[in-house]
Order: sequence, then C-alpha cells, then structure tokens
Amino acid sequence: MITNIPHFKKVLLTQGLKPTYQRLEILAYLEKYKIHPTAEMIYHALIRDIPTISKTTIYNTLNALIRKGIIHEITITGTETRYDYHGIPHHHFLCNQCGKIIDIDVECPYLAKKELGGHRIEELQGYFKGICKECLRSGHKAKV
Amino acid sequence: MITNIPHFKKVLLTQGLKPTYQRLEILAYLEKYKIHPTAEMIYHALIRDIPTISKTTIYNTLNALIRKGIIHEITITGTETRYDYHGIPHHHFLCNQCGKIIDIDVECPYLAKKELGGHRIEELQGYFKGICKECLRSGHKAKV
DNA sequence: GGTATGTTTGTAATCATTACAATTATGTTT
DNA sequence: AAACATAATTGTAATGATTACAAACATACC
Repeated sequence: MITNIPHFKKVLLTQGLKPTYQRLEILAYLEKYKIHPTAEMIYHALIRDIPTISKTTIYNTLNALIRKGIIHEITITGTETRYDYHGIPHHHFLCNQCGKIIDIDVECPYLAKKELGGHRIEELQGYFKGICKECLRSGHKAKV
Repeated sequence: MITNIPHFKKVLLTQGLKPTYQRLEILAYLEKYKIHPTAEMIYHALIRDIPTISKTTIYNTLNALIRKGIIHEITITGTETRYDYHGIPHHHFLCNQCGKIIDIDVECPYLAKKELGGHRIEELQGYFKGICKECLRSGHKAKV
C-alpha cells in the first residue's frame, strides 16, 4: 500500500494512541478507499496483509479513532455503521438501489453552528437518500 | 387511550393496509407519545392492552407503515431504529447525555429538494448531536 | 355463513457489535 | 540490550436488534 505512514504515525501519537501496525493499516485503508466501509469490509481487506487481525481489533481501533475525532461514523443505512476518514465536514447520500454512499458538499448553514435552540451542538449528520445519478442513467428499476 | 381511531382507520385503508387492532394501537401510541420510540418501547407499552401482541407484529407493522410513508425511521443513535409519526419534515437532535431525541425545526433549503448533483432525492434526514438545554442547565457532567 | 387472503404469533436464526480474559507488543527505564 | 509496566491484540462467548419462517387466526368480500 502506497501510503504516508509517517503522517498516520504522527496523527495517532498526537492523539495519545500507539501507532501499531494494525492501526496504521486501518487508517491507510480508510484514507485510500473512501467508500465509507463497514467494519466487515475493512476486516476482509486487511486480513490479506495481516492474517492474524481480529474483528475485535477493527472495532476497538475504529472506536478509538472516533473518540479522538480522527474519523467519523455514519449511520445512514440503519443496519450497520459506516466509517469516514475525511477532514472537512460534509453530508452523505445513500443510493437506495446500488447501496453506494456518496459525499455531498452542500452549502449547509448549520455545519458551523455550535448552538441551536439552547442545545449545544457537537456534531451534525446530513443524510440524503434516493437514486444516484448512475442508477438513474442505467434505467431505474424500482427497489423491491 | 383517547385517540382518533376513525382517523387512523382511514389512514390505513387509504394505504391498502387492514386496520387491525394491533396496527391501530401502534399508530395511536406513536401519535400520542412523540418520543421517537424504539420497537421495544412500543412493545413494552402495548403488551398491557394487548397481552398477546408479539414483537414480530411490532416490526411487521412499523415496516409496513414505513413502506407506505405513514411513519419515518430515524437512525440517529446508531444502535437501534427509532420511529417517528409526524407529517411535516423536520430534523432531529440527540442528547449525548440523557439520550433524548428532540424535533428540530430549522430553515433547511434542502428539505424540499427533489434533485441534487444529478441524484434523485427521496428522503433527507438531519441529525444534530450534543448536549440538550436541560442537561446543560442541570450541570453538565461529561459523558464517559 | 364460507372462503381466500392478509395478519398475527412464537420460535429460531441472523447479523452487527461488545464483553472479557489471556496473550502479545509497545515504549520506557535501567 | 534486557526488564518492566502498560496498552493493544486476539479469540471466544455473549448480547441485542431485527428478520425468517410456518402455523394459527382474523378480516373483508362473496
């Protein structure tokens, strides 16, 4: 994997996390494949390079990275958590037909808001759902 | 339960769903208690009135109501689906401390959008997370 | 009232995620 | 470089939400 390992080491150390082989590979995967993968997808991809890696490590690492604000979790599908390594806050689109999750950069006046109606805002997730451009083009068969 | 049963009957019939006792009670519960309950919460509440009701019926009914667009599902917590009976589109706020889910009515320019970047939009969910007004007031202890 | 169809129910299965305890690796100290 | 304390990894088992399935039941229509 052609990745900037020294950079990820710094990111982890800055947040007080030990830069283990597993954590570096998980970060490298998330940085390279911006497909908002599930824990399962990451596990499946990394087991080639690290045959001993366990799913628990995937979850442990992802949860540690979330706690430190290095990655974000996306609950757009409702069935499983998706993970996102992407600095700039943005919204997401889920295609109800092909299942793809796409980054959506819209002018959202609330992305910067720290307060709303007296509540303290720490996070905002915007989930759009529908049929993606590509599925529309290739003749849209309704989802069963 | 003081509810408008005839109205719910009409709602169900209009959508081609038989207005069974279970479905009417589930709708009545959702209309009365706008707490964005889980399936478990609905089950627990209804078992008093309908001792034979099964959790499968709760799920079957909720999924049927979603398919017909009568209710909406909210995946803000990431751990379980919450259900919302509320006609007007709106966003939600989850308090990371007390777990409460609050309706948020903000001026969102995308709530009416039917298209975005070539993708067809059928649904939009806006999830704010943080510490609610009440938890802030009662001395905010950080979540562990 | 009888019948076809849709609904409800209970149990078992599935899937994602977490708990836990033992093993192993890491960074630091000597 | 060896030893130490601590943190991370691993495998297995447990949990919790949700769905699959088939039998029993109720509903609307004739």
